[in-house]
Amino acid sequence: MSKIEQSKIPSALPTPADISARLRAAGLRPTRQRCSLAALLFGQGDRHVSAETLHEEAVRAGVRVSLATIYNTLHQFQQSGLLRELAIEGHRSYFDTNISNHNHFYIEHRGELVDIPGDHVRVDGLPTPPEGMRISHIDVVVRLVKI
Amino acid sequence: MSKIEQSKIPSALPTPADISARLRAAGLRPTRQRCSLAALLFGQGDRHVSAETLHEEAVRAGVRVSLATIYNTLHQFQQSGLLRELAIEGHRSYFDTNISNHNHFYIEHRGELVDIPGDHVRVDGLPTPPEGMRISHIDVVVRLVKI
DNA sequence: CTGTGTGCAAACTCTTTGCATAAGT
DNA sequence: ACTTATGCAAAGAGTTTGCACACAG
Repeated sequence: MSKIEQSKIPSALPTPADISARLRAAGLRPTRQRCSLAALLFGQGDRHVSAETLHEEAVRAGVRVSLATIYNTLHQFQQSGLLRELAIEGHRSYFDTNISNHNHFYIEHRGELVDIPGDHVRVDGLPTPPEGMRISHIDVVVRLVKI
Repeated sequence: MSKIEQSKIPSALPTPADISARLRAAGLRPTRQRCSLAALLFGQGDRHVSAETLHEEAVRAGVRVSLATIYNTLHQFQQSGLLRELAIEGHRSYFDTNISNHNHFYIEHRGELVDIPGDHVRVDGLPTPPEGMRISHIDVVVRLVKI
């Protein structure tokens, strides 16, 4: 992996300008906190975070941000389509930085969430939705247990 | 629908004895509260309940039971395989009395959950699970929005 | 400057827990 | 009798809110 290759990877670390532009495009003012959080979220490939884990990470990274702002930001990002909220039972909300169609393993005894690699999962045989509604998204969660 | 037919429907209202037996088979002592809740849950076909809705229903039905007991009972029933907990994002837990393989519509703007009729949904192309784990169950949630 | 965003702490919701009482076997 | 279940109220987690201050445009 030469320097040249590195610089050409499409999802290389976004620059502060990239992040500002992305927030602005989503209709959000690029404040210090939002930029820092966006850098954490979108600078390292696909991620699953809860408010708690993102807050810890921000604090560890030296970003001064309150938990309330983490919650606000996660919901704003979700409503702007930058994040997707995941359907996992339990007390805590998870958000996924990968907003394309993909699915998850949920490792029950660890409470851990893992992307299903590849794009091979297909769902067939769905009935037509009830009158006046359309499918916005299909969540497939494959629950795993220890053998 | 003659009386004879009625009495022959396999999933007709379970008798108190049926319910006791079912609880006993699940390793649970058939107490008054558990029997009442089981009657509500399993006496009316497939249902989706939260602790709150089941509690309201019990109170309306004249069953004296505390919310703490509702929670205990729902979890005991789930661990005994009488109920399945549903994977819906959000603050509140839902339980399903239909423990066979089936899937759900989730009507986002109403927060409402509906069984997908029939047994036609198929999920293909799943990768093999990671080492040391097996698939316990696959949840498919089809999210619907108003057109 | 003006309006939006942020931090803090308090409020709120859903859920769990501890312990005395009640009920099942 | 002995054991397990229940009710109550209080505690606990996660999340949201209200308002004064700070920051971006």
